Amino acid sequence: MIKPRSRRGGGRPTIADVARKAGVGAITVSRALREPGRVSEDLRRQIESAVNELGYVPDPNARALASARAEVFGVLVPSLTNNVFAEVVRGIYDSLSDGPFRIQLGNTHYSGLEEERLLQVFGPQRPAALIVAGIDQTPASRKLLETAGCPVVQVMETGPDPVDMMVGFSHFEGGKAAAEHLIEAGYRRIGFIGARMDPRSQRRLAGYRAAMEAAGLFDARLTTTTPVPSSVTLGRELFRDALAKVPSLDGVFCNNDDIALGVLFECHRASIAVPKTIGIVGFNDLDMMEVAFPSVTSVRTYRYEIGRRAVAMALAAIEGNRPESRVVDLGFELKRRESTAR
Amino acid sequence: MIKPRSRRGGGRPTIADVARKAGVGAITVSRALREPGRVSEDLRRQIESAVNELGYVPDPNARALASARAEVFGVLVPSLTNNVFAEVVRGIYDSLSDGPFRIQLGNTHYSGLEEERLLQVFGPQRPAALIVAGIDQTPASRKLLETAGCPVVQVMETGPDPVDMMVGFSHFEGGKAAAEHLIEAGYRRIGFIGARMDPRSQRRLAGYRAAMEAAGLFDARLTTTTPVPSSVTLGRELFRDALAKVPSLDGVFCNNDDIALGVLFECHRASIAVPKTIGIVGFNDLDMMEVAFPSVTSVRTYRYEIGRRAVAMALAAIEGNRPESRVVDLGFELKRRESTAR
DNA sequence: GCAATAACTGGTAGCGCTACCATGACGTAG
DNA sequence: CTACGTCATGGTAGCGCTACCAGTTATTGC
Repeated sequence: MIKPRSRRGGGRPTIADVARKAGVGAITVSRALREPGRVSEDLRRQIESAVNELGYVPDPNARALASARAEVFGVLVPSLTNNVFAEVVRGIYDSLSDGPFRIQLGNTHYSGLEEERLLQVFGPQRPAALIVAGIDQTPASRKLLETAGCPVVQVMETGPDPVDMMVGFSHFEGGKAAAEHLIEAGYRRIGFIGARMDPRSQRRLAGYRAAMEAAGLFDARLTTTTPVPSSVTLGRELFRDALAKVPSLDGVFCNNDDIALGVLFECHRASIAVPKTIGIVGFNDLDMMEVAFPSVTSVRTYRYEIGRRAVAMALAAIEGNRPESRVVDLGFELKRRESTAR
Repeated sequence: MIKPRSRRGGGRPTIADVARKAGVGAITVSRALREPGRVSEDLRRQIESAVNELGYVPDPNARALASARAEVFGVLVPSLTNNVFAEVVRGIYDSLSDGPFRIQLGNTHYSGLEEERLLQVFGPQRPAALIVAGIDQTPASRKLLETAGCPVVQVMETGPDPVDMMVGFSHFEGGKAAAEHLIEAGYRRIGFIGARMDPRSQRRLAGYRAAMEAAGLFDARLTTTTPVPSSVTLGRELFRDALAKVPSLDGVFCNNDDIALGVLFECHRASIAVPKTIGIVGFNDLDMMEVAFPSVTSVRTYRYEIGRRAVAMALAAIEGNRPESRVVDLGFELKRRESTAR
């Protein structure tokens, strides 16, 4: 009698089937797949052809269970639709697509508690590495990261105290550079407009404030913010509010490009001359800022590259060679364009 | 002697630990967690407190292995940064976040081969459901989907021949409605501008063509497309090309809103009056289209809702009650705005 | 009051894979 | 020619969990 197909497994070939077909032990098949160098040329070829013939694909669940290590990268981002994080995620996917690693993506919705919950869920999966956005984890989350037993990369920001590794840039410096540029260009009543105001936005605001204070131009009424999620529509609303509050406004540093675009459109609609009457600076430098009319000055950030670098660092750490410097600052670049060319 | 901590497991509590602490059998703990109704009130409480005390979280890998069924939704989309798919994915995540299901996201990069590869990788994981974008799978992919042994939902489009279930809308009708609107508004030399030209774009183009032919206005030179990925910048370039080719152009239906935005900005830059000289229609109706100046007519699509509905249908199918109609058309809505208000 | 049924609970045997150790066949050095 | 390493291979014993079946105790019907 032939093996009566276990009631459970849906009939997929297992490592035992491959081993039988190739006339070797199961463990040798396992090795041939994971460490080809440790199996003789001969057997390797035999095994390879058996694998192809049967269409064998290893079961990642069984693998993870047996080796107490899943080939999974856990990735936590605060938003899936925010273009900025989407690009980071894309960088991560692109860097991981040709290796054995899968990606477990979690959406924290900008909530520390949700981040904690997700970390708790990721833990038992024994991920090979964790990539998390930001540096403002709750103490509980931080502990979970520290005891995760795998490389951890915090992305999008830099800070003095990495859990393990970091790739990003200084939002404070970015905000400062934006404000300084407006000041240099001759603007004086420069507003800050920001939505969502997550920790990264707060630091951009702090950078703006530092620059404004240094120039003796700071005025609390120039700042217009809201915790509401950012959008182009909201950019328009906030700009209207700001203008109502301070009619003498002659420049705005927008917390991100969506806001900046809303401001730009409102200027068109209200026939406010840009850059003559109002100067506009955005943040992140989305593709469209260069194409806009007038083109919009923005702080270019390297989101995709951050994703790629995070993976590279994690991969290196898995291999046992952690980079000598645990914090990588990819910087930013202020792109000067028409919207501030006075 | 105390249990000498297995060399492998990293010291996390297992179901056996919980069972011991609660003074019950392991299988009862398993049941209490999965089907609380089948365990007596008493034991359930005991088990619950043991779980909390130990901080026990079940190992999803072991679960998947033992039950031959992972609590994973496989999701395949062609792009991670395209706002449209990002919204679908967000709908999926939001609908799944409070259940036990994880999400395995795959990026096909608009490639049928890559889709096949990813499906092959997903298979051995035995996902609880699969959600894939589009209806143009390769024969091999289709077979993989049919034999996946789990509910399958094709999203973003509707068609006559679902693998299992479908949620989306007709891109052909969307394109047709857009073109008809321009014709009605009095435009005559209406161009089609499209990038990437994936199957969905092709169908929008076909809809445009049908409307134009019906009105006796079709002219092949009015169509400007490229396989290059879409962007606002590209919208500008293509519009310039289109105008060079057909100087009498008086309207454009853009394959998506990014392109439309590029066109709008170029009109500003070249001082072409919108909607007077040129009418513009976009596709998808991103948030910013309403805020733009002039606001841009666009075909509103319900991406987020598609994601949610796909999950709802898959979940229902898992429970055993497939919806009576396997294809759900969520439709679209043409949002008439200033850019075509002649 | 007794069999029949339902409602709980637990033991056993894997799921498919890999860590660990054992084995045997070769060199290679002394 | 023995002792000892090195290399290639395989056997065994789990990883943590759940399907399946077998008990055990209430509960019900007649």
